[in-house]
Amino acid sequence: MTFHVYLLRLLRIAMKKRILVQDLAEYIGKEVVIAGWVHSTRKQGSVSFMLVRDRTGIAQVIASGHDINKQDVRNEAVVEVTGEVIEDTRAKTGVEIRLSKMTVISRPVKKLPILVNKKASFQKLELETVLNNRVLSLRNPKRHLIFSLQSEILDCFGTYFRKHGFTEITTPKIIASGTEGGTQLFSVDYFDKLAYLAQSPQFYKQMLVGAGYERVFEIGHVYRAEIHNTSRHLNEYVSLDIEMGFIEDEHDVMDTEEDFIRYLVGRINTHAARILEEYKTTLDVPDRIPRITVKEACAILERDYKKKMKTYDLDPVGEKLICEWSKKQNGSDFVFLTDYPRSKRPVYTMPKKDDPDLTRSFDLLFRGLEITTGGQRIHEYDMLIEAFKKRSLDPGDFDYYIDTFAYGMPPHGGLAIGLERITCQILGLNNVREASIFPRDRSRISP
RNA sequence: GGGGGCGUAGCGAAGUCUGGUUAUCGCGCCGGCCUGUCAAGCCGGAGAUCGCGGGUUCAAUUCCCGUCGCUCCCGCCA
Repeated sequence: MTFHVYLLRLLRIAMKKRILVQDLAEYIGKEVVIAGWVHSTRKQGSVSFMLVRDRTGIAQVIASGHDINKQDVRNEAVVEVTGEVIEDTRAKTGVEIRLSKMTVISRPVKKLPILVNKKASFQKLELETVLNNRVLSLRNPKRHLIFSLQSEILDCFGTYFRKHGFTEITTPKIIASGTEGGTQLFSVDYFDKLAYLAQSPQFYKQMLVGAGYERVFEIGHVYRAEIHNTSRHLNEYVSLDIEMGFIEDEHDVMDTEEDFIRYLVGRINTHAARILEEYKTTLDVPDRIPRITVKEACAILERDYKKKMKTYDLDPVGEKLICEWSKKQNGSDFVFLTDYPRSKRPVYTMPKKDDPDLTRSFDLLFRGLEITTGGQRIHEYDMLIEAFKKRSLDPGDFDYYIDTFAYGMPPHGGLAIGLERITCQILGLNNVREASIFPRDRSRISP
């Protein structure tokens, strides 16, 4: 070790370790180092105030004279502040730091295009501006929380299903053919072949149930090449998928989702109560989420809302109304719609024995928006081949999938939850794009 | 695939219908004052080829045509 390196090491040991803003109260009377972004500065004659924001909170730094001003500190500069922690009721958190030394680590070299600090909440921002300035817009503490909540949801999903015997899988997103006919696929140049981006992990998760894992889950991106431009659609989104074997029927799958939702709601209320508070919302779930058939739902719409549906399916307005009804009737923000007609569901959906025009399928609506589709799947080889033929699909094109059912397959079913949609609905956001960290829509592929 | 709305300063808007001074307001930005601010306050200042192209007119941000961009709704879906 050279003398030079040795000195540097000594210096580092002598340097105080950075502490987090949330822990400041534990250091009253002591000198500490904090680091973060300059949230705002306020000059008050010969006293200056500066708010410094790190990932855990915002701290007020007070300096006498022009200490803050003479360093030319701009909002959103990255600074390291050394000073004594003092108790003072005049500070919002009850503690503040009396500055003794400040280093500007990184200085903004451009004017800020948008506001980050508290003032931003009093200023309207177009969604386009929010997304064009994603890094800055996410620095805003309130907007920041959207993805803290999303992280919590992701953790809940993984934790819950792992705990219940599900194996986490990852399946390919570059595929040779689609699964659900209806939706459009993005094509990909794959060397000398044409390939597609997966619109769902559906076939793979069923295949892995058949591979003996019985219960699998996946958190993965899916791609929909539909030219839809609405506040609830994305062309790339994160699908929370599960598939489980040895079920009685689709109600086992709904039971599972219901139990997961209860777990999720409980966890969010304990771990993320602050986020709900910030968004002025609450979240609860009844012991039992009501289950009504699509047919019943249509009858309710006609009877109570004078709304006639053309087919046994709900349009977006119908979904909002039936949620309104469910809230009034059962006090539930959630409602399962079941027994969708076969024509409305993918080819692999299990038909009902007593009424083959209907399926063992369901949607879960949450506060007026569909957040889940699920159901029991066909597990009998001959029935599946028949189903493909009925849709004018050549079973031969799907050998790799259909063969799964040729060698012993248990009754099974599953579901998918749209991550951005559930995030959006929990927080009451206006547009699902706000719940996507870097959304991909009809026209946006950057940032 | 179909339908509606909007483009004015870094951000958010007014003005456009009914053409006519130097295009208005709030926030931000820059400078000054202020010893407890916290959406600070007060005073001063800079900043806009009114999305772009063409047409009508003595005169266009305003009217007409085209074009580009954004946004919302329906269909389809999570």
